[in-house]
Amino acid sequence: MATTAPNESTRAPVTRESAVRAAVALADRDGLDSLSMRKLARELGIEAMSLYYHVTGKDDILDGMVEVVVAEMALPADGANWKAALRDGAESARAVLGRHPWAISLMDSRTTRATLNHHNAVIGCLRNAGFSIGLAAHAMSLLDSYVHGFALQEASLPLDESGDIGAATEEIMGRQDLMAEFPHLSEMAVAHILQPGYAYGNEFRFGVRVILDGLETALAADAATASRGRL
Amino acid sequence: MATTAPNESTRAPVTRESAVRAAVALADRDGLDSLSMRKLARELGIEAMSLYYHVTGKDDILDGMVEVVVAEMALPADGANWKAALRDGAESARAVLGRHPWAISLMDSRTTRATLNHHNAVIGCLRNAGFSIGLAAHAMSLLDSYVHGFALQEASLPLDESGDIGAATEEIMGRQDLMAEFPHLSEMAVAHILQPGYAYGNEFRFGVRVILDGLETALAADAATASRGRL
DNA sequence: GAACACACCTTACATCGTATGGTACATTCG
DNA sequence: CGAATGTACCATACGATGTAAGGTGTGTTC
Repeated sequence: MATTAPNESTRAPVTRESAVRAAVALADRDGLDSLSMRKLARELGIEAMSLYYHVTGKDDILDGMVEVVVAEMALPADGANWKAALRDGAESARAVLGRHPWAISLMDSRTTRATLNHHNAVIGCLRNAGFSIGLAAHAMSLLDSYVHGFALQEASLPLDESGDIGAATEEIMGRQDLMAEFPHLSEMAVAHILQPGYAYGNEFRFGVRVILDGLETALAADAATASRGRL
Repeated sequence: MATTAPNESTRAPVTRESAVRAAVALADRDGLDSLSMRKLARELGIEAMSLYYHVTGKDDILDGMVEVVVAEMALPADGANWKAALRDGAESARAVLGRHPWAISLMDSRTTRATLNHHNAVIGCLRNAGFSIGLAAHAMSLLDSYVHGFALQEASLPLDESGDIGAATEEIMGRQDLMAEFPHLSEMAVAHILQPGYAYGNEFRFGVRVILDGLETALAADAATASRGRL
């Protein structure tokens, strides 16, 4: 790894891109809150203010980080099977956001070329599959909201390093007062979440399937309405 | 309005609750980023450090803010019609998060009694409707992820004060380079989003309907499987 | 009238983003 | 060849932030 500051006399000049990549690595490791211009500079082997030679400010770095993350997401493949394409795209997005949890809220609050490109591709996939403009808007909103929302929930789960949710749930459920106050939650914890083999990530496949099946139904209904209108 | 600092000689003592309520109001007005202990104290007519007599720190205030917001959300009514109950609950949650956009990411990163209570009620509603534990877990994850994700997207849309998205879209679409680079997006903007009467909030109803219909299908399939197993 | 709790304050520190104004070295140009 | 220009960096400083440490004054209670 060459991410830590090498000998300063031989170091290649910092660029906007290397700064952004270092910032992503830092946020991945320590979280977005502890990403500061000073720490980032130290990581790059320079002083904080030297960063301002390469970027216009911290916002510029955050924008760059979003671009990096969105670029990691696979665009929906175009082809006959729109459901498979969107499913794979959703899985890819979720995996990427799982690797970069800090990016979730960042993504939605910044408009970058990468994001526009991604949206464009999704709309293209839907339009090719026969979705009307309005239905495509509905579909993209639904799917994106779900993916981002799931990533948000998943990111803030108290998972231990093995992705296991059990420890934290056990801790909560160890409190008898809470068990009594929230019986349904307790039942779900002991009878389902604490069972061996449970992983919250698996809920995602169910959600995507329900949504895509629902969209397929809506598409068929829309087509029927449209063809009736044509008679 | 009595939120600004009144005459200090007659002011009622600050409490944890009044501090939290003032913090919510401040975050609603100026955003979460500009909520600082000093500004909050000024709003309350005291000095920053005096807040520490009532709360243990800023985290304590953030926890309190989440409780306030979650408490504003209607719990799903129990009764025969689980779909209507969950739909109304979802609409309520979305409306609340629309009023307090800063709460979205805060909610998912903190475990409060109010949140546990809400989850418990949703599970109860599903279980009463005949959902198995596993299917209820699926359903709650799906619905919650969607609602939070939608709120997140809606919160970060560049809406003007009338809730209109047109201005920002027009600004982007005014750039010919982007129009050419993202044709599907452009088409959606000019042919759909910029049309009079379009409001992004309306996408929510569609999403909730698709999800609830999908859950109903899954419930029926689950019941069929279970009864086959009983034969 | 002494002890005490309550509600507040002052000062101070490390850390944050960044405005301002340098410095050392490389390349280009007259 | 010397001067000008541009590149990549640095030092200092300012006003914010959260909060630790240690007062101050005004009740209320024995």
